[in-house]
Amino acid sequence: MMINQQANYLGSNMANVTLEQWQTLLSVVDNNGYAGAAEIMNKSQSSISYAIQKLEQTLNVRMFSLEGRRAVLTPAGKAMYQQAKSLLQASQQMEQQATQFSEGWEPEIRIAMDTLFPEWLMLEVIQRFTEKHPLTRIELLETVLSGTDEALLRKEADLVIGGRIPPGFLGDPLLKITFRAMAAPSHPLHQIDRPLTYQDLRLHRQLVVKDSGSRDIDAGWLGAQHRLTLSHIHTSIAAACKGLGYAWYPELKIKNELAKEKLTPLHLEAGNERHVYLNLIYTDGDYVGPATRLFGELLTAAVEKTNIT
Amino acid sequence: MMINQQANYLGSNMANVTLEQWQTLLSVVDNNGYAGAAEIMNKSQSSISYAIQKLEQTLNVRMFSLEGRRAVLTPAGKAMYQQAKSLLQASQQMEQQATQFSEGWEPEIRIAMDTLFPEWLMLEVIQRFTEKHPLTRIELLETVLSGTDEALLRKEADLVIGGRIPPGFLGDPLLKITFRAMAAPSHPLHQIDRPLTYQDLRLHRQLVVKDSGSRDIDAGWLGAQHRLTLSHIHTSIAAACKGLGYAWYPELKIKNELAKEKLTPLHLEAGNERHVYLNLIYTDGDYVGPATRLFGELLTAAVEKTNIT
DNA sequence: CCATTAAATCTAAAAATTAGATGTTTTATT
DNA sequence: AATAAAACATCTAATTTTTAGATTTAATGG
Repeated sequence: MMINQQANYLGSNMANVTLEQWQTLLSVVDNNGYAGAAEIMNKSQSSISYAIQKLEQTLNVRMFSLEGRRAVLTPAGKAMYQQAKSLLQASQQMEQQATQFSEGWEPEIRIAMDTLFPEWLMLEVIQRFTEKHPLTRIELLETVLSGTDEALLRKEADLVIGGRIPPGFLGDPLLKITFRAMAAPSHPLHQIDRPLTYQDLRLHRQLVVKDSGSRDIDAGWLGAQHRLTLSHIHTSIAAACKGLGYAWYPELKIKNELAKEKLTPLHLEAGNERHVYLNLIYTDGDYVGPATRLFGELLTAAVEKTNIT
Repeated sequence: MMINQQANYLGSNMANVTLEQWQTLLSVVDNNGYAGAAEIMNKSQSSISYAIQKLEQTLNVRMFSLEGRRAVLTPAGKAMYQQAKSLLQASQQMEQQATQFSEGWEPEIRIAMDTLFPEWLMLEVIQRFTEKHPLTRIELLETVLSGTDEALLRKEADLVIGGRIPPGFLGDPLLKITFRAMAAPSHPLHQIDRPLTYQDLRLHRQLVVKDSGSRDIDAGWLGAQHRLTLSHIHTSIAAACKGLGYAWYPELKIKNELAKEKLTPLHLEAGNERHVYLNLIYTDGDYVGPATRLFGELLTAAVEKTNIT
């Protein structure tokens, strides 16, 4: 015969007091006595009495003491009352969430976001979403162009923000990303007192982010004499702020640096701006879960609000 | 007939799923299936089956789906599993606390502390205490001499740290508070290149804390020409650091300022130090609750450790 | 194809909870 | 002081819920 070796955290560890007993404790307190609790809970007074007695016996703690003919909380009872309240709240929240599940709400939504998309905006949306739905988990995947396609094809995300819409998927235009050539104010290119030409740019070091969405922009700009290739846009921005070179940046991604004038746009003779369009793509076109849909709507709303201002 | 107007947060608000049902969900997951759960929970397999079915019906959410002949969590089930875990943990913690209550543990301890006692030390002790007993509430009352007596006599605190032991109470010596005359390094008194006399002190502004324990110290020091009376020792310390005057401070209360050399002790010809003894007094001498006693012991230990270093 | 494992279903039995009647103590009324 | 009313406790029988055990269904492995 084998002794059970399985994971086991039960035994004395098990819950002995039921939620209903805690609920009864609360009701008695909040409705001034057993009778009130009985009425509210649609039970007989004796049921209440029984429940409280059992609670007290199980825990070996007096919750109420009779002062005159009223039952009042003991100090221990007061402490338990407080906690029971939050325990019941938690239980209720769980059941609410379950209700949402039963209505098709997803337990988790997975979002793939091209790195071109401004993360501060994404974080804002996530915050707004979690305010309403704190229990719905969110997974955020930052992708580069190729990865964005993969996320779609392999269904690694429910919602994808990307530049390309692979065949067979439907996407809505979400955001026009405007690229501008930027450099630190101290950069030599900013000292030239006339509109710059591509020739001017060629004479200076360009910062390029490896394998990112900016790649297709670079395509036309192979001429820069020096290049510094960096792995992540944040590194690149830091480098540009230090004056290490100029780079084409999505305007919205460097909102902060623009505001603090750590980076300022270069004035070109022509072609000041280049654009990429990001789309919002639902992976599962035929049926989109309500959480995913809500997130998509919040995202769209947030983007529109930003475009106006 | 009267319609019930009483506070009522029940109805659809009530808990429908019992803790035991959540526990069953957990057990099934952690013991690879219904059979394992049944064994661990000392129930029949059909009981487990029944419990899960009822859970799923009540919430209208499938927790398990049969993959082959094994029950595996659905995504929603996974989410509920996580939450059930913490719900049960909370319930367990409550019951543990109840056990403590049943063993005489106090739901709350109230501590009155003379402001002379170094609060950083008190906070350290509170931290240590709450690590072990996070659910025991602590009320900390900062008192001045007269208030300390009141706290004792009116039983407003279970544990009192004060300089005086009122008749009828028993106290243990806890800590010798050493007062030193202090001033900012820039203060004129620090520029005098010889041991100072009381005459020297008299020529400068003394900072005095109103109605605090320092009062009996001041008794002998009425000679200071100028005085700045402040309501709280923190204000006084801030004032002293700015060079507004000198003051007698309990060494331990200004540990930080000494370390950062914002305040340095003045060298007196004689009477460099003055002392006050603080005592640890249990309000209810005959029966001290275990939480109060533990706190007292932690306090004593912490003080002793400090005295050594 | 058969033995085995895992879960679902059915039924009777056991356990827990409930209501209703009654008892006890305290407070309010006259 | 007597009486009524309010609030909780206790008792008992009825009801409801939960459980075990047997049986069934479905899937896996040899």
